[in-house]
Amino acid sequence: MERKVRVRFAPSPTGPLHIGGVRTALYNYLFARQMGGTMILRIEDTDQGRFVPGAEEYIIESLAWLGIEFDEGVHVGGPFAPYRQSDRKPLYRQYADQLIADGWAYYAFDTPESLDQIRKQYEAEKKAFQYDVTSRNGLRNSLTLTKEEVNQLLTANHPYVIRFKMPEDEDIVINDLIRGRVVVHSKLLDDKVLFKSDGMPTYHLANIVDDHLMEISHVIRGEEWLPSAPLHVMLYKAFGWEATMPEFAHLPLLLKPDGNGKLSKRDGDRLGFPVFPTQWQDPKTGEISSGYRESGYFPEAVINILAFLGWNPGTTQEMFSMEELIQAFSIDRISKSGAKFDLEKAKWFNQQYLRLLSGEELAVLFIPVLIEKGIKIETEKLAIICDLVKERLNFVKDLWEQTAFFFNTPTTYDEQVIKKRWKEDTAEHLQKINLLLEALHPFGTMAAHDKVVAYIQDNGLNMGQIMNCLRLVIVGAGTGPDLFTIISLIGKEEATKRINKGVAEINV
RNA sequence: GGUCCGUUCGUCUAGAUGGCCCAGGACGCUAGGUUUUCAUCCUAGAAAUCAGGGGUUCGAAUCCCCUACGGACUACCA
Repeated sequence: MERKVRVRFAPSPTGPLHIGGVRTALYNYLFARQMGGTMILRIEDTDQGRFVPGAEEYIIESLAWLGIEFDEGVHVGGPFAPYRQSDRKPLYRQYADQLIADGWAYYAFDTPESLDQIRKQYEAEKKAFQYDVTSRNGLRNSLTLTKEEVNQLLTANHPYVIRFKMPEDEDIVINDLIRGRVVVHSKLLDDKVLFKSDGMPTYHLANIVDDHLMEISHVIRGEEWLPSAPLHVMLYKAFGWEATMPEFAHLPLLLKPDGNGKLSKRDGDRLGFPVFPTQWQDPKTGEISSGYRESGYFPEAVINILAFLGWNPGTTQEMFSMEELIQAFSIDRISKSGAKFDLEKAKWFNQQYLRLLSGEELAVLFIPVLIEKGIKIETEKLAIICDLVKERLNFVKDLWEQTAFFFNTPTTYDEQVIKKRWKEDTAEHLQKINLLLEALHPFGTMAAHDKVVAYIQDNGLNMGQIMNCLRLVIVGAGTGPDLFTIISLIGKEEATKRINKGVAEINV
């Protein structure tokens, strides 16, 4: 059955969204856009205990920064509003009741304490306890209690949960778009809680009810959900919604760059790279976790990096704009195995995007930094400088390090260069060259170049004997872009001043 | 412990219907060239006995089986 593509990204607001979640959102988005479908943001906040203030706003803002847009959702509304599960609370109970009425679910009165007790007992015997077909007949629930006892407990407001009654003998089949056919036998599954004693549904119930009500066509989510997919399939069956059950696609996990295991929030600061799209401050502890935005990544680069972690176009093209990704994306080119994040490749991607910018565009990004440092400069000149150093940076924030000598006279000189290049007669040569530069009129890149080169030739010297030291007094270091361009940009006065200063300070 | 998923260079990966793969690309790395220097750029190179072992076949990274290893899940969390 062909139907309208409607996908959802459904995070729980328990903290900042990490890049694994961002990638899930991205794939949903690419798929929706390619199919001309609808992208929905639903907030799954059925666990009030884990709610973190600011997390929902964070999710919305960080995805907006990346250019992942929603057609419906908490922040934009839509025909299936509300899109926050806590706001949909009154809706879920009737579905749980329906399941009980149809024999697909039952009341369970066991207290968390008593279940903990049983779990510990099993553990002592090296067994694992499961609330399932084999154990439910020995527990306190509406399957073992009489109708009268159940009614009594209910009217007395005794706390209870509603559990799914997993069939005893049934092969449950999940046709995953990425993994193919996965079969799990029902007797191995437990009777999951669908409705909690606090009156809220669990993820499992709310998720299926909402996906159905919101007419979701494809569920694209992380692999960690694969084990509970059989339950979800059974729920669709129990509700009689099989005909409109969404297709499933379980994405491979994003792994820690070192060792093994799922990438976690802690890994970022431990390994020195961001795991969050934008910076996040924990409202409780005040602890700050770094973000891609604050680390200097372009949103386009982050999208490109994430798109390639678990998917590839099958061609050698690596640079993809969002539009190109929408064109090229396909679920059957998603890989099955987990991907480790590679910081070096991430930097490379950012560098590629940075090179796409012109000097003018870089200057605009650089100006705020200069203003903060109290430096004033015409935009035209700054654009030339930016263009000059463009190829030496990975990030916009590297600009200062690469250009500081344009704005500040050097105060230190690289010892290594002095040791290697500074000779007996260097000072004398530089002073003579300085005189020539001072007399130069008009002053410019080519003029300075010709003058210095002529001096070197006239005195039977070679370039290396002069250039490195001249650079040292001008820049303070042995590296950098074309020296005559630098000299021309800082101007005659500053250049000659620097030569005098350098000669004086280095010779002492 | 149980269930499920996975396994090609250090990393991301290419590899429809088995032969063009003694495995290709990218990042990183190494060397050389270019440059006054560094970066860029160019060229070259090292790097996977396709997890291991058995089959099937004239022929397997590609099909089948077993084993190992890794991971996810196993809450009144999502």
